[in-house]
Amino acid sequence: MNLSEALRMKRELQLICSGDIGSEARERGVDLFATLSVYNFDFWFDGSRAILVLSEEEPQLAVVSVDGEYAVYASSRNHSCSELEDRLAEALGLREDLSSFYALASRDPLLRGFAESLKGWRLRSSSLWWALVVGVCQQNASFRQGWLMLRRIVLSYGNSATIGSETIPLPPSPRMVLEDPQRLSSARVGYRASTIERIARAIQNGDISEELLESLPPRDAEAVLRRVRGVGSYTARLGMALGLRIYDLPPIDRWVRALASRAYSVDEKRVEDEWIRRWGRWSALAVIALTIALDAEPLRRALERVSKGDLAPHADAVPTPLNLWRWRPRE
DNA sequence: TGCCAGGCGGGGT
DNA sequence: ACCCCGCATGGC
Repeated sequence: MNLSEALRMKRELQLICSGDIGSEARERGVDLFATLSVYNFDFWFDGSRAILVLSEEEPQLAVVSVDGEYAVYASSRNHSCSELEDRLAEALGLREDLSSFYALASRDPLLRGFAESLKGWRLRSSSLWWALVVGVCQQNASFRQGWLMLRRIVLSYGNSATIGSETIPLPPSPRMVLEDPQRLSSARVGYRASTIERIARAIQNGDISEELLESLPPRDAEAVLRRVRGVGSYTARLGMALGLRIYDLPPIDRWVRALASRAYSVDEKRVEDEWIRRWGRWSALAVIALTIALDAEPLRRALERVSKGDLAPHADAVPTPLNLWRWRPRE
C-alpha cells in the first residue's frame, strides 16, 4: 500500500475488546483526567474522552474516558485483546509506581507546587518514532511553535482511521514520511525536516528500534540515537522518556538549565550533575513535570514565577501543557 | 525591523 | 574543554 492509497482508505477499525480501568486507576492513585489531558491535542481529547495511538503504521487505537471505560481498536480482528490491553496500560503508565517521584517532588523548590496539584498525573507514552519527532520540533523553537509544527505534521499527512462515523487523525508512520518527505515542508518544520527524515530512515532500516534501546544501558541508548544527524542529547533523552519511559537521563535545555541553576543555586555548568543527584531514576520525568508546573512559559516569566513561588500550573491559561487540548489555532 | 526561542553540528581556540 | 555561528520558521 502506498501513501495515496493509505490516505484514501481512511481505514475502518474493528473493535477488539472493551472494559473498565476506573477502579484500578483509583486503587493506584491515578488521576485519569490529568493523565489524558496533559500535553494532548484537541483532536485526541475533548474533555471527557481521549484517543491513544498505539500504532501508527497499522492503526491501533484506544479510546479511554476520564472515568475509565475503554475500548481498543485495530484494523483487523487478528489481534489479541490482552496484548492491546497491555499496550494501553503501558501507554497510560497505569502500573508505574511514582510514589518515590512524588515524595521527592513534594520537598523540591521547583516541583512542590506540581506535587500538590497533580499528584495523580502519569506520563502518557507514545511510539519512539513520534517521541523523537516531538523532540525535534522543540529544537530551537518556542513551546507554542513546536506544538504548531506537530499539529501540522499530523494534519498534513492525513493519515487517519475511522471508528463508525468518526474520523481520527493519526501521525504519519516513518514509511509515510519517507514516501512523501515534501509534506514536512508544508508543515513548516524548517531545517528540522531533514532530521525527521533521517529518523524515519533509521527506524525503517532497523538502526533504531524500541527493543534495541530497551536492551541497552541508558547512556548507550542515547549514543545510538545520537548517531542520527540532528539528534543531540536533548532530543535523544526526551525521546527515551516519552517513547520508552526511560527517565535516567534528563533532557536539559537552556530553559531547564537556567531554572535549575537559580533554584538549586548551582552554576549552569553543573546543573546536569545536580539534577541527576537529586532526581536519580526520575530525572527526565522531573524535567517534563517542570514544564507542566510552569506552563512552559518563556524563560523570563518562568524565572519570575520561581522567585514568587508560583509553582503550580495555571488552570485557565491557553495554550499550556495542561490546556493544550483546549487550544484551536486558526489555519 | 530585527531578535530570539525548551538544539544541533561544525568550525574555531 | 570550551566558544561561536548559522540555521527555517513564527511571534513580538
